[in-house]
Amino acid sequence: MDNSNLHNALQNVFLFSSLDDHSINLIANSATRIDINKGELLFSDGEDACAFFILINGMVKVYKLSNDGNEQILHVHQSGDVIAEGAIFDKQKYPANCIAIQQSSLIRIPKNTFVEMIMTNPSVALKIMASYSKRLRMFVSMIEDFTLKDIEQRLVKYLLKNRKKNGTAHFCDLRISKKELASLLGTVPETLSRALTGLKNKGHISESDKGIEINDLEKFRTLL
Amino acid sequence: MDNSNLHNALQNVFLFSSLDDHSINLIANSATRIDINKGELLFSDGEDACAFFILINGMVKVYKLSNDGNEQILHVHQSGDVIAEGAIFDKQKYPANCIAIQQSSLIRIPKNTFVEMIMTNPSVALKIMASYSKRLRMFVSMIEDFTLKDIEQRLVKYLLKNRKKNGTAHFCDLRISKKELASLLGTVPETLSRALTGLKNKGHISESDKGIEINDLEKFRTLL
DNA sequence: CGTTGCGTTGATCTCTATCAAAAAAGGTGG
DNA sequence: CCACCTTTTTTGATAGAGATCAACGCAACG
Repeated sequence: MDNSNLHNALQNVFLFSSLDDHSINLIANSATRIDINKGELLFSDGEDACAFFILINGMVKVYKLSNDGNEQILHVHQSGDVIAEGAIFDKQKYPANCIAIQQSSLIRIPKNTFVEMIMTNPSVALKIMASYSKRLRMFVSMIEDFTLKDIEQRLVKYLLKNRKKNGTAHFCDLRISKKELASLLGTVPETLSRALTGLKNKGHISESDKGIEINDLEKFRTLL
Repeated sequence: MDNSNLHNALQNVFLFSSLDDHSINLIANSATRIDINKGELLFSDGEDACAFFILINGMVKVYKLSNDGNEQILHVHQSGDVIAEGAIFDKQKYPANCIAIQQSSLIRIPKNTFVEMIMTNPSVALKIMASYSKRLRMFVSMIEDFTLKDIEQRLVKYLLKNRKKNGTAHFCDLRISKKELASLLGTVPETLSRALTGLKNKGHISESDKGIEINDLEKFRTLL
């Protein structure tokens, strides 16, 4: 991707949508494009955080590992998401690992460039803060789920949040593997599998190759 | 507290330490002082977030409640802490409850005043972002703990983080009740109590009226 | 086709919540 | 300072949710 392409890509990022051409160019000049294959690491826990990223296309997961190798996914990012923006303002270490779960393209923006940008563009500061707020809320919600809800409730919540209306039906095509969904929900594949068959047996959902269908949305909501 | 006292109090808050007198006055004019007793609510989950707070003295806890009344503490705040700053930039609802666990004094700063302040003082924006970063990290760490660590490990981590050196000894005086510590660690008082006696029986800690002493710091660290 | 990873199912085990009750620690008012 | 009441903390016994271990079907893929 040459510099003019980078410029175009940056213009389409919500975070920068209020910037003028000149400012975009400043970023474009120090930004670089990164392409990684499925399974490749973008950054790892504890590594120096001298840049953050914007995901152009593909999918990456952000996750922690325990001493004995268990994985907890914090977030699965998709096109348009800003990644690791939280890492660049206090300590300069990434707080988790990030790996591509699909072939992905990202824009890498160095910390310094961005801090300068904020000093001269308060509107960018407000946007990044809105993005922080959103992520804080998400984490609060995860903590709530992990300590106050059981697996079935977490699964129901996920299905409700990720459903798409298809005519009159409500479908949820898990864009990620069940193994990864299990990790995102704070459990293991076996338990997730049992939770799914539980919901199927109670008639709440049906699974096909198209995804998971919620049979009666109103009744489904009451499970939360 | 009259306006000049408020002015003085604000000057001592890290968040505003880089502001000139004029800017501090702007905030002081719209800020108000709040005094609440132990057990009194500061704000509640879902309530409109039109202000954030700075804790001058006392102690408050931020927590979520489940449908069946169980509590999960997200944070126990102490003097100097900025509270609910995350709530004012995207949706305008507080994402959790906040109640005083001691008689407390706070400064209440309306959202609008603060957003204006940021538009004209980028350095405040950077500080608030550093504060966001720190909180994001804290939540990531909590999620990690709840999904990848058992109660004993969480307790050990808490004791290590909150210890104070007293001569050659390492003490941790839980500033909060064990009931609240249990909720902070994502468990119940009974389980916390057992975890503590477990550590005592293994000789890792000893408890007195002065607090909890870590007997051998090096060995203690290996429990994590 | 064998191999490799994912998903499901079954059996078992472990950690933690829950329930119940006693013990300890604070107040409060006389 | 003491008797009384309330709240916190501890201890014991039990139950339950979910992790782990093991095995098998299945699809993808070299």
